[in-house]
Amino acid sequence: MSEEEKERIARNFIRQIIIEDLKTNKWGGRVHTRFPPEPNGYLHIGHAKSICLNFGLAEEFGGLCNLRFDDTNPTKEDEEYVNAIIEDVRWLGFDWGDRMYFASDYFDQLYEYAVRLIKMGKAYVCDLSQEEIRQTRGTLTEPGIESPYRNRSVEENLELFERMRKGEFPDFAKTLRAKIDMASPNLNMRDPVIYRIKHATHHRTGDKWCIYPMYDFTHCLSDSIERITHSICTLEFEDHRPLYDWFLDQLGVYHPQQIEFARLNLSYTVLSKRKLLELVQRGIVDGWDDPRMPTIRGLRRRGYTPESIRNFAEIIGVSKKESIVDIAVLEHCIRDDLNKRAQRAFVVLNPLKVIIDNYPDDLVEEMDAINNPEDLSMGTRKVPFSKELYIERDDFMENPPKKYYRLAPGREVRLRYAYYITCTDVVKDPQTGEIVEVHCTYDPATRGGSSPDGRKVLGTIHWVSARHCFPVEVRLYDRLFIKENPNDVEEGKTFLDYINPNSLEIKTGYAEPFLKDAKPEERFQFERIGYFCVDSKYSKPGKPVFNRTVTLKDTWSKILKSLQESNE
RNA sequence: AGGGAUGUAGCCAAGUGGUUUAAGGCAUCGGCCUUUGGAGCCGACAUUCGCAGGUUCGAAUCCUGCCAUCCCUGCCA
Repeated sequence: MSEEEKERIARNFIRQIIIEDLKTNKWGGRVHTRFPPEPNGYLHIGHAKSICLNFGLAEEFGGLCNLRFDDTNPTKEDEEYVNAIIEDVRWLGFDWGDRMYFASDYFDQLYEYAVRLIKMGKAYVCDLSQEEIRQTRGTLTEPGIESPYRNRSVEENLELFERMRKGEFPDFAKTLRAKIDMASPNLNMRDPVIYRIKHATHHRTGDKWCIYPMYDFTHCLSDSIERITHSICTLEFEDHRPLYDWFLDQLGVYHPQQIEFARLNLSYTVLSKRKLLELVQRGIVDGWDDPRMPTIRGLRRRGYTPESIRNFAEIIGVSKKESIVDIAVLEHCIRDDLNKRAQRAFVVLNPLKVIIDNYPDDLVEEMDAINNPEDLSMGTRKVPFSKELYIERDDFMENPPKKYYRLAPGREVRLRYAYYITCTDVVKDPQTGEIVEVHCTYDPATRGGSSPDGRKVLGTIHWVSARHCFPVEVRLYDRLFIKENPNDVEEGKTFLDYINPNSLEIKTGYAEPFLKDAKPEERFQFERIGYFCVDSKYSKPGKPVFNRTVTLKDTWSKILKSLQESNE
């Protein structure tokens, strides 16, 4: 077996099924999947997992993947969502060619299938009300009661179903039900409704129909019509599989295989359309594309790349075990990607003025800075340097603890790509005692950041020239929830009780000049701080707003923490 | 009279009776290196696979029983 073939083996149970099917030629060598969203909301990272799975499998095995909208409920669905979903799947980097379908495209065919079921004596028109259907369904432990309309003649059913279609009955007056088994331990098999009356305008078929097929009936037949081989869905549909199979078997049509996997859960966030909608409606976030939202649009605005999301989907794996993936894995994926690609820049978020006493008052030097140490092909840039600078307040301490190797009285540090400086004096506000500026001297021999005598400095810090930098709005985002699993609520609470009140902090930073021209969606690493993306909503030409995608890993904060803990 | 699933480290997840003395990733902890305390590199991290029995020369993998968790009583998908 070659390395390549080994690589193809397993990795997850769905691949295993496909590899086996290919071996046995079950589908004539074909692999054909589909991503079937209902256009009733925006896509989130959980959908991304499914998208990557379905499109990825097709790609890997030389097959195809359709985009199909499961639009059988006109009162919930909308074209706005269709367009948003198309845009999001494209942005993730997937292509469905000319195979964008709508379940509503199949309404005529589906109607014919229903008629066939009636003719076979496998479906009937039921006059029971919603409440009566519920009451006769039985419970988890008791069988249901057969509908009094269950044994209508084929002719009567045909006529009634036709009249339902024509709009002769009001909403909810009648349903078409599959005649299966009211005593089945699987509730889905207790004569499920397959058509209901809804006098509603559909976003695609308009007012052509007033009866709409249910999911179970529609989905399997849509898969069949599109000649899907592997119909991949989430675990909660496992109980529906017997019904999926039943319709296809009764009708004797092409029969794909339904395979279920566990949906994604991510720590410190929620991934249900209902809860996400609630965050939007209550104004807790700034809309579906708020950078804190786990939606595709939110992640995009936050600065996540399609590649990082696809890589995430790949490394978390696919299984049938319900689990919560640590959001640190997602954060790792974006750091890993941006580390190799993002242009570096100097931005000071909490400025402290530094004056270099022995530096000429009016001199300005252009320092050469590497744009990306991980990719030298990205070149260098010039950063202006002068007598007065800003550094990060955290990078100076009057009484530093051990292991602190940044600036402190009498200490020498390197200003990255510039000079070594030594702190000579600290100026404080006489009222508050707050440090307002720090005086230093520089060593002219260390230009560029290295010394001819080879002496070492422990710390390297970033800086901006006070005269040349410009103020920028920087939005520091953090996790939306303070609880690892916000779905796990204590008595009397809701997931909203675990919102992180500090998930957004807006600051004004001082940025080096070239950042002024940054365009929406451009991503940067602010050295020693984190990765940032130009906001696509609030930025204006010449006035970029930066969203923090994720911080850089911060070893010092860990040392600090353990230092504090050992002091306690 | 319930049915359907799942249990491998803090979190994901390979493994499908014998080179497994249980891959890989995240996290964590050491060390090296470093003009980002970033990145990179090296190392540590399950005598054990929900539990208890059994089969076998040999079991995470097969059998039996038990336990835990999740899903199912929409004319939602």
